[in-house]
Amino acid sequence: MKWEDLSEQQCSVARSSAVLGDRWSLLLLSDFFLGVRRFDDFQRRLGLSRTTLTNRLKLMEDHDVVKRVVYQHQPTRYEYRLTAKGRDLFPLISALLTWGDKYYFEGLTPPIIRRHQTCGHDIQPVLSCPECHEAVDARSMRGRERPASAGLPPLERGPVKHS
Amino acid sequence: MKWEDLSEQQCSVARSSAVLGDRWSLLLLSDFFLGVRRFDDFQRRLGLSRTTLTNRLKLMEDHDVVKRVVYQHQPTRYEYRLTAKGRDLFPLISALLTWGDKYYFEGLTPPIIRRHQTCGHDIQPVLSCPECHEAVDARSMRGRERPASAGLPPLERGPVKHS
DNA sequence: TCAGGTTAGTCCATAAAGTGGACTCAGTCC
DNA sequence: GGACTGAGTCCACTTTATGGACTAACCTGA
Repeated sequence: MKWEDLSEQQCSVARSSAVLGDRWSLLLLSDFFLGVRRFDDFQRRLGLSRTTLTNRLKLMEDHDVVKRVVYQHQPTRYEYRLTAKGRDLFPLISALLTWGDKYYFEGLTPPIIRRHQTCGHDIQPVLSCPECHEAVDARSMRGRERPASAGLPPLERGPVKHS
Repeated sequence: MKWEDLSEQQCSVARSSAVLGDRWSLLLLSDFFLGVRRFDDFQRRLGLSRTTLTNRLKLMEDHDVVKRVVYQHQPTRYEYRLTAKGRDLFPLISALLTWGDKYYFEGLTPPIIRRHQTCGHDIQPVLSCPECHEAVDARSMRGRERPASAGLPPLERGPVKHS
């Protein structure tokens, strides 16, 4: 299967992976949330090759996750900013941070401390149910295939039942 | 920078990326949460090469995200299961699903419907603050660098301030 | 007994992607 | 005019992934 074929699948994870599924995109995204905007800053901070950085940013731009905005004329220079779609990836990076902090800095102060501006507490956001407001984890959730309906092909990769 | 060097960084996102940063790991993980356990099932469902699948599973095993368990003797055969550490990646996959559903199935029924077993509602989990219980997004959170303390090297990649 | 099936892999030649370092372009500052 | 800045491009080279055939160890039915 080719790289870009992923974005043609009907699975949401597959389509997300088409943009984010490589060594650098998640780190890049994380740097965006930390306020980085410029080509050379990304390159210096992450230490990836300039070629790869160009390709990643282009891909993210194609998928409307980031946009280029002019920050200077003569010569015209662009910086990169997250779009609304890009900012909506925040829960992803948050999950990565929380997980990394738990398993790689167990008991220690994690490298980055996060504060909820609204209430002023230092926290790690948690996943919860919008209906009953309880915390959710893998075992309290169950996925099922969308009911078959005309026009929609069956899923290649639905849930699996065990006896 | 080399692949495995990522796991030596002190950034949680970098360390997580060392295990998850490629085209297949996220999809693989998602299949795990859907109940898939066997080598051939992963291979058939995802369509990745057997070699790559072997390498990915080995990497995840090395990082204690999955474990091999015997499910049959003579011949001894193993299947793969998530460890507790692996199950803790649920928020990550949930975030990916929610995001994909929002941007690639806008208004439509997403391919997989998720139910919160505890309360019985079909939902998409949301990220919230464990202190004030409000929903959080990128703009309501602010990261800061951990205070410098003896023995700890400064961060390579801390937050960036803008004027 | 023997052909065919099952399952989790390995092997290998080829193709695709990433790397590092030099180079470009347009303009500024001294 | 020479050095500097910042966002890239170019290219030879290395690292990874791919697809398809093949193996090992057993079971099943004829």
